[in-house]
Amino acid sequence: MNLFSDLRDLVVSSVHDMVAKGALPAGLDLTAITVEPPRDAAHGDMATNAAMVLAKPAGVAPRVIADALAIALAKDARVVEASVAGPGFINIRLIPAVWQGLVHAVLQQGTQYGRSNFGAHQKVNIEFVSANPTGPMHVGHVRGAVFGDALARLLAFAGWDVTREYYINDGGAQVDVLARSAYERYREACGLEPEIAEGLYPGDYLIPVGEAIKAKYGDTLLDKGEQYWLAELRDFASDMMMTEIKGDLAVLGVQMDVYSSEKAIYGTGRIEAAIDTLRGMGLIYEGTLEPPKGKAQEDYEPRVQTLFRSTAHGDDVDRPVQKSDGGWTYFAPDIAYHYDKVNRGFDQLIDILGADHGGYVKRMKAAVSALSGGRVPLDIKLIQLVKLWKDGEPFKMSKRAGTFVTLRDVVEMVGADVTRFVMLTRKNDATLDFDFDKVLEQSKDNPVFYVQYANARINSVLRKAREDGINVDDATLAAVDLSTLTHPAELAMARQLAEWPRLVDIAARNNEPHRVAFYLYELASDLHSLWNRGNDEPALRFFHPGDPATTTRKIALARATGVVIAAGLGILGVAPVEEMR
RNA sequence: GCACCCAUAGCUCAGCUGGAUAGAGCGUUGCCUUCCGAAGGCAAAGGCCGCACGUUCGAAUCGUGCUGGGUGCACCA
Repeated sequence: MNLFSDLRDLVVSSVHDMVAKGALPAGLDLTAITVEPPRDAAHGDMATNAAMVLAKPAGVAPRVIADALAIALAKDARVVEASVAGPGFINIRLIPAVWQGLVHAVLQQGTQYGRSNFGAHQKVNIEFVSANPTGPMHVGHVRGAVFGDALARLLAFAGWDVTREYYINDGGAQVDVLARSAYERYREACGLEPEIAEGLYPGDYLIPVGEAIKAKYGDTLLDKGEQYWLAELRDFASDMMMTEIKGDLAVLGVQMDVYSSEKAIYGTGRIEAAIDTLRGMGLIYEGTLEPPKGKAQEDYEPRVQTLFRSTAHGDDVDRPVQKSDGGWTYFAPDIAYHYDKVNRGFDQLIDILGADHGGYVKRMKAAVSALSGGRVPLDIKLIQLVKLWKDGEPFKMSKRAGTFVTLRDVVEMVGADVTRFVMLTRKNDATLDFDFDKVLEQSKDNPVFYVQYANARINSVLRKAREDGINVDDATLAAVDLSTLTHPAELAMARQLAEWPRLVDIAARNNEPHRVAFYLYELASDLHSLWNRGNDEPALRFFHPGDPATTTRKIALARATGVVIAAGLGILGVAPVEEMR
């Protein structure tokens, strides 16, 4: 049930009646008609722009349409008053029973309230994280991981059929570097001095890998050249790193559905097949690229390469799929991988990448557009940087020195729930400040705390009621008579709860989970406000000692608010706290 | 040189596929605890929505052109 679509249906059917009576011409486009709460609550509960939208195509003055429409709308049992205002808005005031009914609906549906079929079971694949298997996840990966997971939860809640996927970049030269780095740690484990040359990974996390290699191979690799062990240690080390990464994701509360390997694409003919498919479309050719502009490229030499004509699908220049040594570029297996995703029958693909991959967007979209015949849209969400702060100063980390902040460091310091919530308080394309001190602060400055505190207050009042012997089970509350719940402040709370399903759809449509975080903040603010009004007006308190009937009625509203907070936190992947400590 | 992203209150940011007088937190100023958790609430002050044209009944939102900031630009992944 969605109040807004119900009322929109009412407006649309009223318009149809006017058409039937000849007051409006037939064949009008009604899609632009909206029914929304007005920005200023003093205007009423709902407002529609129908008269203004229809005025021009109908050739009738907006006020004339609005006056007639308002009269028609006022006949509905749910409508107290429909009045025309401003340039032609129709403001609608609803009977309290509508809002009381909404509280009932929330309590009956629980955290399923707000779930919708907006996505119509379309199959969407969300590829995210996809960190190279060359080390543990660091803080730079966290935001993308949290965003991808929250987006997946959001789209699932809004009716999409979601698959979460991790693309393991285990096919490139960086895994050779990993293997060589691990080999030095292996020598170290055997009692030799490791020689960690420039360009190798210096991090301590490879020490256990070296020990594991020793445990498996003994000293048999010590006097062997690289050609004997490189391929084997590539697999060995990257497998260990993936185990590590999966553990990191688990700590964050992220569960992938599918892991795909780049390495596994090589040697299967799938790259060749994908490229041949493009070739069949006339999109592969041998050619020479212009030298790149901008910063000086002294080492540029014009050379003939195998190119993908991505410009035919919106890119700025054509892109090489083969290196000068004949090997595939990184792009080639990625084309094959995306072709595979298309062939697996997804209706929509979403890739979540770091903002530094911005230059990659157009070519990948071009490839998917070509390979799917334009059928499957690829949406690429770029995640901006996170700036770390500690003790009032930027918190630097150096990947080269191996001193980076790992995902586990962050979770250890502030917890997974706080990490997730804070990472979701900005839209993906804006940079985010993450202040280790502020995110743990217990004040309204900190949205995590503020929302959790609202939930704790709700639980507190439920607890008190139970101590008083009052039954406040959800089933009981859902059946409570709310017809005397009529105070404007309480109805305003219910109004905010009514926003939830609409917000879910808007957030899902725009792929913007941060809207959920902001909504929860507003909802918490309303709850705190109502709570404090109880100080001056005892009638507005939730708990009324010695008056079970009033208490259950008030607590029904509080519990409904708690239910929506829990549902919203669920989408963010954050556990609601019962009590503040 | 080209592409992408960003520009809203002193600061950090919301702003609903274009709607009425542009919102919140911090900071500033003034209030509210014999009362369900004051870790909170109420109120005031604070705005050429970067600039200029355009589309529209209506623009912070859409288009074009500027200005300022960030990122990326064959043979890495």
